[in-house]
Amino acid sequence: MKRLLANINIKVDDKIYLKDPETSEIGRNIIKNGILLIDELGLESFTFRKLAERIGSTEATIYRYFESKHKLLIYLISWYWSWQEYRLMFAISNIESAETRLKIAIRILSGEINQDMDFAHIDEETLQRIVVAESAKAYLTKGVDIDNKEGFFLSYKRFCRRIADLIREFNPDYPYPASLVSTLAESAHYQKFFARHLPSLTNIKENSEKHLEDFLLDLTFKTISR
Amino acid sequence: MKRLLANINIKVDDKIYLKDPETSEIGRNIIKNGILLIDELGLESFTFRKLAERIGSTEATIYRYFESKHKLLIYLISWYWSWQEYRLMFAISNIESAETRLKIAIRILSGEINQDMDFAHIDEETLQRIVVAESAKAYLTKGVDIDNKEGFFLSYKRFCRRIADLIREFNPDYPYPASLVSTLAESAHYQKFFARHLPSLTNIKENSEKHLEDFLLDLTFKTISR
DNA sequence: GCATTGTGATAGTAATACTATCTTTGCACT
DNA sequence: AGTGCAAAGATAGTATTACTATCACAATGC
Repeated sequence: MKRLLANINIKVDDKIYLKDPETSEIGRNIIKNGILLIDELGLESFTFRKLAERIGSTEATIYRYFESKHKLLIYLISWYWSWQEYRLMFAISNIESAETRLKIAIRILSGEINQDMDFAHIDEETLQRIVVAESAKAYLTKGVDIDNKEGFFLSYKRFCRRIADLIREFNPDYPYPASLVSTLAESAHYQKFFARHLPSLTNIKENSEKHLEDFLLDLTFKTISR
Repeated sequence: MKRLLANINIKVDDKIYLKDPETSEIGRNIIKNGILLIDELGLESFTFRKLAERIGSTEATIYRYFESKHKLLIYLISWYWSWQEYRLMFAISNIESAETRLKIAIRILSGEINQDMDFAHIDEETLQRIVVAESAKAYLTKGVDIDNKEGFFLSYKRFCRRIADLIREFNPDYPYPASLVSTLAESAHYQKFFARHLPSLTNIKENSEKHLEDFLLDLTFKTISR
């Protein structure tokens, strides 16, 4: 599968960057080390200056790829959801049963990562930690409406719509498919975060993904079954 | 009821502030206008300098009450959840049926605010908007563990535990009460935010709280009923 | 061989998140 | 009425941030 993916790369909307980081060594380095450094420092303490230092380049160069650190974050999240959508479509192709397809979707959504689908310069596991801890900051801003109009959240919306479609397929009468999906997606993040940092808010134990998946499966199927 | 509350005030843990803002006119002014200004500008653009200007005081004075804007945010969120807990305890007192009590809890959790329980200098509706839009930023930081150890999130945890208790009462066999509650609480915020800014991610329509409540009620009772 | 493009180096700016210090004001107690 | 003390005001200063601007250099493509 790695071989198959060698010819594929995730396309991110070109409004998000000034210069496509996939097209140069230094661009890929920005992405790769950007992920690692945001994970290490947290978004607040992360700066382009520090990143430049780390990759042996300069602030100015990074600004030629991304207008701001907000845009870099948008890029990473966008990449993540496009990747998740790709994994989803792959995993459910040729599966007949609507129930099975939905179950697979929930497994992906609950954060299971297998190594088969990785891309050279991106550490998907670290990226997922960033999405869990930082993605709320990408949309909980005064600029949401502008960013949304620019299409910055399309990949997340597309991923959610795909799963909402699976729910509708399973039970066309359930009245809240979109709300249920966004609840599942956000909950998956929060439960992971809580398990690690505020354990009294969850029953999920860290490093046992099975529990999170069970919780979400139980919630979903009890809610949508007829 | 207003009369009753005239003698009550919400106590916030004194580790959160340097000087209790409830004890002075200027302190209450910091809280009142802090809420309004954060709502107007968003946390990112909000500064103590701007707040000082607005209340006709100085930065230095505000720093004598709160160590940082992070702490002010923690204070506001903490106040909010203590207030919600108070409302909850009030609303379910003397109600026999576990089901009814849980239903009331979900109404409160879904964000319904009635005017009877307001406090002089705090605009609860605006505060709720802040909690919806900014509270994730209070814990999605590299400092969570320290803040948690200091007890900054106790009021949120206490509120969640109360509702988890109601769930356990209704169905002692449901294995994920804490996770369900935090999912409900976070979902209530996100669904509200999405309804306003990213409507394709939800089926809830803005300004119709009934829908959000229905969604959460449906989710909860289908999930926990035996 | 020349233009273009990408990158590096360096400097500068307004604003932020504080910290420090010194002065003034108001009230409480004698 | 005078003194003491705490709260608040006024002002200044610092390191850092999130950029923007400019100029020079080196590789590449035609």
